[in-house]
Amino acid sequence: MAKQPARQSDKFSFDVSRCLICSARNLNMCGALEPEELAKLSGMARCETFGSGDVLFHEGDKATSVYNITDGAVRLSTTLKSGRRQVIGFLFSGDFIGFSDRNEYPWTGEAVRGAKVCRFSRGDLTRATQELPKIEHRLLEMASADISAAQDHITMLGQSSAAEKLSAFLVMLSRKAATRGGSGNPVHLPMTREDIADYLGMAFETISRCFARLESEGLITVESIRVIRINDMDALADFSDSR
Amino acid sequence: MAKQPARQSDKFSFDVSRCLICSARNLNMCGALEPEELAKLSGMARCETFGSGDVLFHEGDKATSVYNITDGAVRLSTTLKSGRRQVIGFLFSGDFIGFSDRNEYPWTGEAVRGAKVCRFSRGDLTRATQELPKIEHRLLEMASADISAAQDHITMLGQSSAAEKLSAFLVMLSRKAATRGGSGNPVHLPMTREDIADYLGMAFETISRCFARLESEGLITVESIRVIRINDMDALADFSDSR
DNA sequence: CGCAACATTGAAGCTTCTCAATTAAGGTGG
DNA sequence: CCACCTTAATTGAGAAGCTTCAATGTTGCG
Repeated sequence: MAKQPARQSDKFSFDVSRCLICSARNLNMCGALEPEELAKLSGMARCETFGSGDVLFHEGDKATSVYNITDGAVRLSTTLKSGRRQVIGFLFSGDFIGFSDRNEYPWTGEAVRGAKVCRFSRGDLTRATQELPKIEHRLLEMASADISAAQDHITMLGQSSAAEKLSAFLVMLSRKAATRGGSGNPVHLPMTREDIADYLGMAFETISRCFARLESEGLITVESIRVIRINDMDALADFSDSR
Repeated sequence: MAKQPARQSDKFSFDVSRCLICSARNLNMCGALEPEELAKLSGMARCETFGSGDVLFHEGDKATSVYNITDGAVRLSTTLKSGRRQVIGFLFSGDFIGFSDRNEYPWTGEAVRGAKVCRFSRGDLTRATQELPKIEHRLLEMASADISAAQDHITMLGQSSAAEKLSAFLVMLSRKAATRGGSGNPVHLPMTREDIADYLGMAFETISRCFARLESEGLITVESIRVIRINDMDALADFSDSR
């Protein structure tokens, strides 16, 4: 699924060229640093592998680590008292997890269908930023990109119909895949219909119906349950009406 | 409406004690700085006053400034191609506007019923952060708080019924008002029903009906069109089910 | 190969929206 | 200060879209 094989072992070596890349905007936390500075960061990372559905951390756990995804996909979600679940985001190779003003994780992180990550101690990262202010600058850029993404999510949830939301979701996944290399079409969906539904704030049955409707209108082709071909990217983006 | 009178003139003087406070979590960008550093920042600010409905900046304008609200309220919103509007947030005294990874403003900023702001040139702020890394650290904390707030907004939009959303909105406004001083009850609403509707992703008629319903259930009292008394804060927060 | 989880499809019901009419509030000019 | 006019808010009725519940089909893992 991921284009780039994970070159590092799951023990201690670390490929600094992939360290803390924020794929949303292709911001690389290490891009501004000198080689010896990179070495310092790489020594802090611990690489880990998770199987399908494995939990990286639970909502409410003490937030001791930040993560950089190197392969696979991770789902962030919160669960309300009533049991309803909101999926906050799906993170892929290159994405960063860790922005929060709270000392506990505000969401649960789970591997969607397996994932590899690099884990950094929050304390280590804090100490490193004191020596290397450039890191903080990068983090601020990445956080700003996160804010933009969250606000796009808000607009979609607030103003779009079910079919528009699903269209916007497919366009977003396609674009994100393209930034990781490749064409981004067809779109590969590692997550279930229920995951998508909880991301878009609707029932999973409605997801099915919207896939069928978009297909009947010729905008997409459901090549298999997890592979969606976008027949006309501009038309689909236009239909989604997401600015 | 604002508890603190704006002490600075609308020309050039600047009260550093109110500089760039992020009221969402009471993070003060200047808190970590020395007096002479504060002086540098204060010299960068230009204070401005806006009347009801006045536009601070338009979506798509070149983002040359960042703002700190010192009085009144500002509404941030985006408009889709179809004309639908999403209100991203309401900002009050102490709140900060400016996080974006784009060179253009991603939203329109308008004074709700009049507002006073301190404006900083983005370039000036960038230069200042190069000399004072502490500022960047504060900005990162503020951005993290922004991300948390956006994710709460997402969860509310995705998982809550109309009445739950309105309850959560009232609880949030009450808490924000309390951080600015005062009891936060009754809640004062500077914005229209349509503004609230576009923030919560529903029709403004539904806002009216939900106010009526919450009142009939005894949770609130609509003292006047813009003043809502929360009769039982815990019950309302519980009803809103927002974690 | 078989079972359990996931996905699709149908039908009925409910929440919310839309359209429309009425009432209330706010601002302006006399 | 009041009358008027415009904008905002409320309320009602009908329609639309989405959800829920249920049955069936599909996928994939052990």
